[in-house]
Amino acid sequence: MNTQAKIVDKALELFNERGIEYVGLRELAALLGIRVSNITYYFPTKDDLVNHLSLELNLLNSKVIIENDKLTMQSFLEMLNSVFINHLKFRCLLLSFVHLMEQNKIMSARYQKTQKIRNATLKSNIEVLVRLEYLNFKDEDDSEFLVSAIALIARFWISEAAVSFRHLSSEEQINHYLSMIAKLLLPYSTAKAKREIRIFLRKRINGLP
Amino acid sequence: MNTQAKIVDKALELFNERGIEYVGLRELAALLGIRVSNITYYFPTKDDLVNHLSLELNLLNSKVIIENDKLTMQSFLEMLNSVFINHLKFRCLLLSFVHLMEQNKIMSARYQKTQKIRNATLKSNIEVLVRLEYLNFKDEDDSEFLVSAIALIARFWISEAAVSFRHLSSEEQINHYLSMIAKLLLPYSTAKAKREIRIFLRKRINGLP
DNA sequence: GTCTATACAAGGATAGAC
DNA sequence: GTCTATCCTTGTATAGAC
Repeated sequence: MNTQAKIVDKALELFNERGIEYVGLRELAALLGIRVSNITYYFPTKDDLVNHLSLELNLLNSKVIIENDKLTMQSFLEMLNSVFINHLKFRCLLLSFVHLMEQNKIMSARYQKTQKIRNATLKSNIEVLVRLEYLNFKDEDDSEFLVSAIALIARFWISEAAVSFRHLSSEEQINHYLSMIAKLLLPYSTAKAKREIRIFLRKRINGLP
Repeated sequence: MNTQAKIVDKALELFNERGIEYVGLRELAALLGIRVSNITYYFPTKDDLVNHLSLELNLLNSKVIIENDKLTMQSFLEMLNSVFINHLKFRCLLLSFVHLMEQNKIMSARYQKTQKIRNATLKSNIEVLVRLEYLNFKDEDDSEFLVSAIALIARFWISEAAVSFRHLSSEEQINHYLSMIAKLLLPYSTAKAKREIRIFLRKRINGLP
């Protein structure tokens, strides 16, 4: 493993444990047996290092896409589960999310772009679930509401878990927020969607395989 | 106005503008025409200053309580509106929320205590709304779901607004998240609750007085 | 009780030698 | 590619003036 990869690995480990802002470059360098300026050779600023991690998360998340013809209520929830697992791997980024967006111009610009695509994808998924008779809406803004609410939960679940559910395991935390999304969908669900959701919830909450 | 009050006022102003972490004590002192060590006389550490602000927000929010006998769907939403307005006044605290909880032991301990009470109050409000036939539940965990979801929105709306809705005015931001909570309640609402919610939403969205 | 001057450690960033 | 040396800024601690 080359120096750059070592830096990225160790940085992610430390950042996840204690928070990006609270890990110094000197400590990171010491643990790697290299000098601080060796880090700044590969990553001129700390933001560049964080930026690199952010790109890795983006790459990981962009792989989690279901084709519309394979979409079911269950596969939709499983997709969210995969995204949540990626969030866990890069939890430091989500915990410092707001400040990173305000300080790091590059990350902020990329995020705005990515987010547009993600929201559009989410919206399209919801629409397909309507067409496949998993969901049905009475108001026309129901769809928009669901997209907004799911996006909010997906973006901040890890922050709330860090302050309110630290005593729970990662798996229990994910289950809690996936269940929240499932409950959110329930009032708009058809009978067959309700069945899939209830199976999903039972598996999650009772911890069945 | 005495020195301590001046410090608190100016600090809140700067913190809200640029973030707690990005305002130095030297800059704060310079703008006040005093020396850094004069700030540390009143607030030995920066955390103590932040802590003071947090107490002010707590005090403000603790005043926003409705007696159970005056609870209606509308007054419930108006109460959330008041809380959101308080959040705006101390937005710096909510934006740095997660890190403050991890670093500042005193704030963290107080928050855990306060949050227990707030969640209990919210839960009791929901229960009263059920008794007054504003809400009715099919599942027994519907109530818990609503409490969790509303708490999540209330805690992180200002963070999401900062990254996703910066172009909107504060009022529009509040309306967006209040509408989200209203939409959340809609599926569990009785006819009379639906009426009040629709009136509330119309006022909010169309900007009527 | 109020305010100031000064020192110190730790943070990120940078220039230049090898 | 890696290192040393250095710079500037940050929060904090302390001694002391009035």
